[in-house]
Amino acid sequence: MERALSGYSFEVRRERKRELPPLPRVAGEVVMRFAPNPSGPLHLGHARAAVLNDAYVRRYGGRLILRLEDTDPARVYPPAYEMIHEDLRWLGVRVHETVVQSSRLEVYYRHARELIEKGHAYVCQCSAEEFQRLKLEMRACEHRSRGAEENLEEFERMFTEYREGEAVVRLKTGMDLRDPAMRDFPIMRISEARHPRVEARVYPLMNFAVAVDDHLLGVTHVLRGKDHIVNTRKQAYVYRFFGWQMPEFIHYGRLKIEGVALSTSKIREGIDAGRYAGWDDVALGTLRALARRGFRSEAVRRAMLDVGVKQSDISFSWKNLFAYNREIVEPIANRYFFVASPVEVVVEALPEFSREVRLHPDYPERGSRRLELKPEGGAARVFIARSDFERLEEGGFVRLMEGFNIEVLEKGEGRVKARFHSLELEEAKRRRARLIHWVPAQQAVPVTVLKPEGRDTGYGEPALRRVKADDMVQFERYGFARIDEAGKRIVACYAHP
RNA sequence: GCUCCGGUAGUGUAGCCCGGCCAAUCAUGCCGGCCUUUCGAGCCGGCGACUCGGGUUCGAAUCCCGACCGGAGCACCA
Repeated sequence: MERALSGYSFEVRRERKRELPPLPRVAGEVVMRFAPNPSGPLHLGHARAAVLNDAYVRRYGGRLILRLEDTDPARVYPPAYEMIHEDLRWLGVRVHETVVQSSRLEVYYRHARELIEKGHAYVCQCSAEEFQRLKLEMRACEHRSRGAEENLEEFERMFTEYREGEAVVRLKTGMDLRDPAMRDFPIMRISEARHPRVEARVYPLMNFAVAVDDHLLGVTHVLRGKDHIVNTRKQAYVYRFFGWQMPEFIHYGRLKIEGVALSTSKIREGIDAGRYAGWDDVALGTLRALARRGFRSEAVRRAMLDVGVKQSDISFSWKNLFAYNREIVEPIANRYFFVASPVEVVVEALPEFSREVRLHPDYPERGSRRLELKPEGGAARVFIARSDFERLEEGGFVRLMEGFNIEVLEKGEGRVKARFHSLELEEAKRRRARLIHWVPAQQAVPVTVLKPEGRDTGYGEPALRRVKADDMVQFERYGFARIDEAGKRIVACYAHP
């Protein structure tokens, strides 16, 4: 009884400790949004925004809006619209509503006109360089003092006459503001790049579209990275000019992720150049690459949840993700032997050997695999991993796991001659012998393991012929991997130790 | 340079708003032990931190000031 109670309070405490800090000023329904740019599929960096927004929405019983921000036609990658949906489904993020900004251009035009009419915005024909100079000198250009009527006409000419770069709409925030970035920043521009979804040439800039949408869609809380802090201040001007109430903003710090490629534009270049096989190349930090390696979305979610919403910058801990994934995958992954960079060992004086070994040590009901050797001319051939070969010494004693003990007679370059010693594990333990995994040479299955750093090739045990694509396995003393291609040759994607 | 943030164990995180219950949480890592067979899985146990210096206070990880360190933004991208 006492034990049960203490166990219970421990669980409760654990749960509470894992919770995110509450959202500020919650009144009524919580509406949040996840707003990626459809320039490619989602990666680990997006996962944080998606998971955290989703977690808060679930916690408060609110709604999550997926907003595809495709107002820069040059950066749109058409397949991304669908890929983002797939990735979110995989992540278990519940989207209540999807909006695509390119379908809402009229909304932005209407609001831009309204600001122009009210004298809060004007069409500016300065070049970017010219304006930058004026901005730093805190001087207004000639266009700033134009009347609303004339500005409206100029605005219409942006749709017909002006070319890209010839005119923008600027918000009249003030040319004497302390922060140069705030001074009359642009809200609409012309882009002549072809948009895959709409025919248009005038597009809103992010800070305008975001503010208008967040307000119109009823967003109550915006959770995003702190690289948007300046944008929040810009967006505050839009809210002020319209007389709208601002949502609550929470900015989390940068998440440094090492070891995988994340930049969508660089990945795209890499794919085009043939350096990556595709968006799910195991060297990438895309969610589809992680899924291909056998990472479960629950592990990714948990890693993101405990990274949290702190504003200080942090580095992503792969080890933590590995540990979370291992917890999920360990019970389901059957065990097999795989030797990387194989080296042949000839074992002399071996009697016929055959043994049934469990597919998983903790679950006998899952069945077994057979390890067997038929000596030819009194000797049998097995493969061991190069890394184990290197630690072998002549006269040494090792145990082939789940098999038997051998003595090393001769160690040549890439070849070992050994002699069968005994069958019993106890003998190996008594001698503190190393236990190494191995593969019978006769029916060895060629295996390639794709890893972020490269690939390992070698042989797997015969039972591997029975695995199916998408199975999660543990190659003993090597690591967890997902079977990518099954059959006579196996391709696996490495997850983690 | 200007503007704005942040600094808790090896790593990530809780606590900081509303000072005491914090010789500081949880996870991971590391070390040790266990396991009819993973020096690389699993189980059990242990180790390990409030950046520094002042101040306020009976009392500070928590409030204030400074230093140091780190980061973000300063696009007709998002």
